[in-house]
Amino acid sequence: MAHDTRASGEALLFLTDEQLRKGIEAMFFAYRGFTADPDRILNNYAYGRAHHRAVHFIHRSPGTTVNNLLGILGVTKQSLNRVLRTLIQDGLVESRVGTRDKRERHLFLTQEGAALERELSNAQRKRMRDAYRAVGPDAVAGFRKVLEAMMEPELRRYFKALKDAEL
Amino acid sequence: MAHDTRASGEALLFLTDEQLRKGIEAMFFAYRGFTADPDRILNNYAYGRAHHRAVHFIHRSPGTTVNNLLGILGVTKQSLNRVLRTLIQDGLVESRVGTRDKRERHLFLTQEGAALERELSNAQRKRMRDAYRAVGPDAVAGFRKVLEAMMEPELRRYFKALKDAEL
DNA sequence: CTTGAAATGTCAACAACGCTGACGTAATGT
DNA sequence: ACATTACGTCAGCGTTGTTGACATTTCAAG
Repeated sequence: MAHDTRASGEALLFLTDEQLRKGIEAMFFAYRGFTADPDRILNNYAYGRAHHRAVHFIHRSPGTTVNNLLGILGVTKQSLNRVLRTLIQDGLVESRVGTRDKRERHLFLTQEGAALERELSNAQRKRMRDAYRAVGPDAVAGFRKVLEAMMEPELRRYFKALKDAEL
Repeated sequence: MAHDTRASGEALLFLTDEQLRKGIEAMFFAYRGFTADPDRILNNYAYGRAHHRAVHFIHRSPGTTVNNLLGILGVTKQSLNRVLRTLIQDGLVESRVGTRDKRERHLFLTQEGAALERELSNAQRKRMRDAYRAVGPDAVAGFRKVLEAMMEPELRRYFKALKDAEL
């Protein structure tokens, strides 16, 4: 579009090693901000980031199975199970035996689990909202494009398949 | 709600809770891609992400002090020292006593350390470059704006103070 | 010059959260 | 009948974060 008029000169300055390195550092620092608020909250509950992720995706896809969650989170079942076990014992997550396939366990948030999810995502959304508001919709569109392009292809496919309506 | 997400027409559609949640998930998945390549490389060296971060910022600011690094990385000195010790023992990092202030230790990469840094950052830059190329400079500009807005104010100030020339 | 603070290093103990490997059970599919 | 799938669990280990305590060297200020 606008940038291919200037052929190979200044138009590619955003691809210099220096700019790429700044982008890498921006990701590093931004991710720290991204997790800062939930981390603070989780400290009050003796939970960690892994619990947050599990709660988030169970909220996002109620009734999801353990295997689904394993694929999304990209951890081993032993690692996920450790987290899931505490969440179930503490009454934040309910595990129901599947009806169609009784080997599967379908995961749901209890009221208590949903309350924690709300507390965490409210904090995280607030930071995201403030950032979005500060930069405007065009910048946000670019932000989303770059993030999608950075994902591993398999996760990108999963991500794009998520309908906004499912939220 | 405090934030009526469907308030004033389409102009604010990018601030809906659904869009914010998608942004959160995009950050999560993208960060996985962001670290995937270095993680694979580090496995061959018996080093981890913490080593990568230390090596990166020592390369970025040769002669930086331990205290500086502590502030940038946001970990305890015990945590950083464990990493630094192995890097020094393995001959990747050199620690020189300060001349002006002899309490300080100035950190430098050795040739071997610089080689590892290059291997890691080449891989990480390649992913970033491919993503940048796929979306174009306007999207990249937006990406950077949102990331900066998401940082903790202190780190944002540090980040913006870094001149591109220092790279 | 003494004294307090700063910069660093280190020891010990612990927690969160990844991993591998192995084993067991129940349910499903062929 | 038999292999496979989905799940749970035990045991052990590695990285990386934490707190708390303590020692050393150096600097800076009274």
